[in-house]
Amino acid sequence: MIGSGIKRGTAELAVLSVLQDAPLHGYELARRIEQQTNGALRFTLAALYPMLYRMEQQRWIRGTWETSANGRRRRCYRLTPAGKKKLSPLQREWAELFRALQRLTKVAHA
Amino acid sequence: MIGSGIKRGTAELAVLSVLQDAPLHGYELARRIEQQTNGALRFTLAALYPMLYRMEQQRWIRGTWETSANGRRRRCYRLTPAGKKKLSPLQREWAELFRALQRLTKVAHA
DNA sequence: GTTTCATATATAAGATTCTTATATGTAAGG
DNA sequence: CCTTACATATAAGAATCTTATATATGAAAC
Repeated sequence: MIGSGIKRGTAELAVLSVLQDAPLHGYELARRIEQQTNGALRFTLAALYPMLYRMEQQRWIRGTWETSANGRRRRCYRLTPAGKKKLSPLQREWAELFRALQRLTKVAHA
Repeated sequence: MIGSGIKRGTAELAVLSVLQDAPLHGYELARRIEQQTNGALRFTLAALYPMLYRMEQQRWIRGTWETSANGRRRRCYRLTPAGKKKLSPLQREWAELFRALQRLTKVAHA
């Protein structure tokens, strides 16, 4: 059955998905999520940073401090093997949730 | 853009969808949601009742006390016109969220 | 030069929501 | 009687989200 966390877990799927591609820091992560969804999905940074902490504690991502060319320090997150492994079941869970909701509205319509 | 409430609003869509069909009381609502999604979606009653309160305060549903044939009192909820009107945009929002998440994982895959 | 915007991370306070556990009570079946 | 199904409700604590704020650099504009 669909985990209860799923109701809140939009961000996790989004973050893991985007990190599949390349390691990124928080600010850029937020921007990419917004861009790649045409603005449909948007996370405030105040919500995003604590999320990244949580995901790091769960070992899905790992952050390292880096200094960019322009001298700014930033925390660069990359997917861990565990995070990679988490991704496909998460995707499946979301798909299942969506199908369940569709079924509900359809059954009700009928 | 997708409202932030959407991340939590699974229940709302589910409840409104099921109530489209017929007025129902909480306990039965929970059962139908579970049945109609083949167990994929399940809400505990302790989570459901406060939700129904909230939805009633928002005027999406209206509850009336009824006494069933077997003498049990129960609160029967039915969709209000406002709730009906809320339903299709909510569905659209969810579809958009899903498309956005799919886009994210696909873009990342490419 | 100084104001402003984009970059970048972080935390606090308050509100909301979720989970787990518990309370209450009826009815039916064994 | 005892258990299962029905039916609603609340409390306590955990988790989460929102809004606001703090800090600091680099670049561009004026």
